[in-house]
Amino acid sequence: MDKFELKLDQAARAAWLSYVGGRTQDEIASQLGVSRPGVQRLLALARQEGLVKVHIDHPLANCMVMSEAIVQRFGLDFCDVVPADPDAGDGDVHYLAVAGAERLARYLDRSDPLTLSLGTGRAIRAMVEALSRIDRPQHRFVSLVGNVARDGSSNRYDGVMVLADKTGAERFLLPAPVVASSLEEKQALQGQRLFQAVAEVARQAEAAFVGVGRIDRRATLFQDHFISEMELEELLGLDAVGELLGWPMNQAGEVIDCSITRRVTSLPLGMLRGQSLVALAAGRDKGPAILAALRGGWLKGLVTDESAARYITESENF
Amino acid sequence: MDKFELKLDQAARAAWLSYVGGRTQDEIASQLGVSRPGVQRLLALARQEGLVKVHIDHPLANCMVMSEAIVQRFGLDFCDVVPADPDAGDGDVHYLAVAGAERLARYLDRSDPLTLSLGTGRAIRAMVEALSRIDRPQHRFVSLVGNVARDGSSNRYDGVMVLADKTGAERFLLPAPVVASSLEEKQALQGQRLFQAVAEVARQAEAAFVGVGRIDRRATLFQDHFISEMELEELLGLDAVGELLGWPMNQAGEVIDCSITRRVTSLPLGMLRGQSLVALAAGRDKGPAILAALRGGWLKGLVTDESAARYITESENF
DNA sequence: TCTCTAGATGATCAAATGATCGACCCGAAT
DNA sequence: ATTCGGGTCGATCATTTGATCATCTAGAGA
Repeated sequence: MDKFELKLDQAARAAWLSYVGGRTQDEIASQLGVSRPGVQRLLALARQEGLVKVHIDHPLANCMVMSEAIVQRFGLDFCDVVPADPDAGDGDVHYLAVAGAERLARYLDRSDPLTLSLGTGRAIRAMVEALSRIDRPQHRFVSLVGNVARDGSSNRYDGVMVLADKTGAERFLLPAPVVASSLEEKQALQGQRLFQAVAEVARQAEAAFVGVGRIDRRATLFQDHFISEMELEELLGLDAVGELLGWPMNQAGEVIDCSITRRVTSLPLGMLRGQSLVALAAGRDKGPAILAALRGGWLKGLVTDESAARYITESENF
Repeated sequence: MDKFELKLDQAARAAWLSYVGGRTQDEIASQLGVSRPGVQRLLALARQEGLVKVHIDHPLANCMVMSEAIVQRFGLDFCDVVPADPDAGDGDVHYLAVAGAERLARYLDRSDPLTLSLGTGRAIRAMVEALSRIDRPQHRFVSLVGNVARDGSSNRYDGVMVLADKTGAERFLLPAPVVASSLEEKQALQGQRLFQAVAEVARQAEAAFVGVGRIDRRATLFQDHFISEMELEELLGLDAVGELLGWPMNQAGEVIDCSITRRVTSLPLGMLRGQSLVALAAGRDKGPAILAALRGGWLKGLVTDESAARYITESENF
């Protein structure tokens, strides 16, 4: 197959002239003495044979690679990976917040009425704070998670209030703790007209922005007293690795059925199947939790950072 | 200028999606949430800032770089650089011959009558031999250099005969030695009607394919007995480094005026100014001679190899 | 507060590119 | 010698890309 070698030689020449030299295919055609479609074919060959290596010389290049891989593997609509900020401290979610805010703004820009639902968490809160003020009185925002802790205090991280303030939109808060103290309390809460009304609005939401929670001693769920230490131990015993809206999941992303699950008041994940569920979560520590959410197939979009993305791509053997 | 950093980030993203991901600008636009012209600008920025590195993974890549540099530096119409063949021996001109033959074929393909002139040398001979047979009776080929040695033998490397045979074209040979033994002999030769007729045909040629000769003990001019040892010494004393059609040149490419020059019967180089003078020469040893021809501005095209091209690009500080 | 300027933005069009399709050529088998 | 199949080549068209220009916005200065 000496013929093939010659073709490759010429393909390399064409590729060089095109990609490095920046010539048009017409110029290359006359320089190489072939027709324009011929150059076309040579370039296709060069790419196909891997003669052309493109490298993007920017920290984001890695992020894009992982983003692409994650989108493909888990069938997402998008995955934004923000670079790891070397200056940032441990809990810094600024980059993540900005990236999330951009996604959020894409929805808000629309002029026709829109219903969006929000979860809780530092990331969600930071996202809405990173958003610039924009007048959108036609929109509606609704919380997917109760914003009252077991001790009666309000959830510090609820984003709906801030977002509605910034946009002048309507707000719907879920008047409940994330986890009821008993099955009866949960049923009583869910029986309230107000609760049902809010749930109905959430059902109509087009997209949902949620955080992803870890299940360990540093879990927000535990630190904010939504669950007790004993309950945490129970979850850990059942191999819970993360939670979405308070619903604990195992490694495979299946919601764990246990005493706590039965008392969670958040809207069921299945309800969001038809919506665009977008998760915001960053940091290698959150990796297992994010991966679980992905494996469960719950997510349509993900905004994360380089270290979490690396954990994910390294765990799933791509 | 934090604004600029953000732009660059996005430019990197766009570049990645475009060059690595192979998306269209429309897809990138919707993914990044900017307009299509916006993506355009981002990509332009990415290229301008050198974020995009393209590497052609083929031995020819180097050649193309040098080719480009030589074309630019010496204002050529083209410069083909063939890769150094690791298998090839010292005097192997096969690649060179094939590359030259391709250039030659580009001329021959034409259906309207064409007059081409040829110099001598191994490379020229190999070129016409590498050419595939093609019927072109309408063309005319003429030699620019006498094909008779001082001892009366015919020049082994004359290409016109072979070429005319292969194409069925008319042939015009210069009935003279390259270097006449005296000024009188030269004038006598040039006075011949036959000589003048051939010269006139050469004058009408559209392009000329010539070799480049070294001036040293291994010079073809000397080894084929066109000049004597004493004459060689004289040329070396005058800093001759190469020759075109028997005309010796110094490093700057100026034709050296000396006793030998005055007896050279080849057609004067100046006559070829309006034509496309294409030189074929390869090998690092020929570097100085080729460089001289280039510096003299005699050439419109060059077919050479990697080692000679390297010598040239390294000598001229690009 | 108004106006001016510089830069960004999006509509529009020309150029370049990729892809399809029919024509053609060469080699092989009958 | 002829015909068939595989592969290549170039004309043509739809898509994509690059560039220009008018418009708009933000910010500075009067």
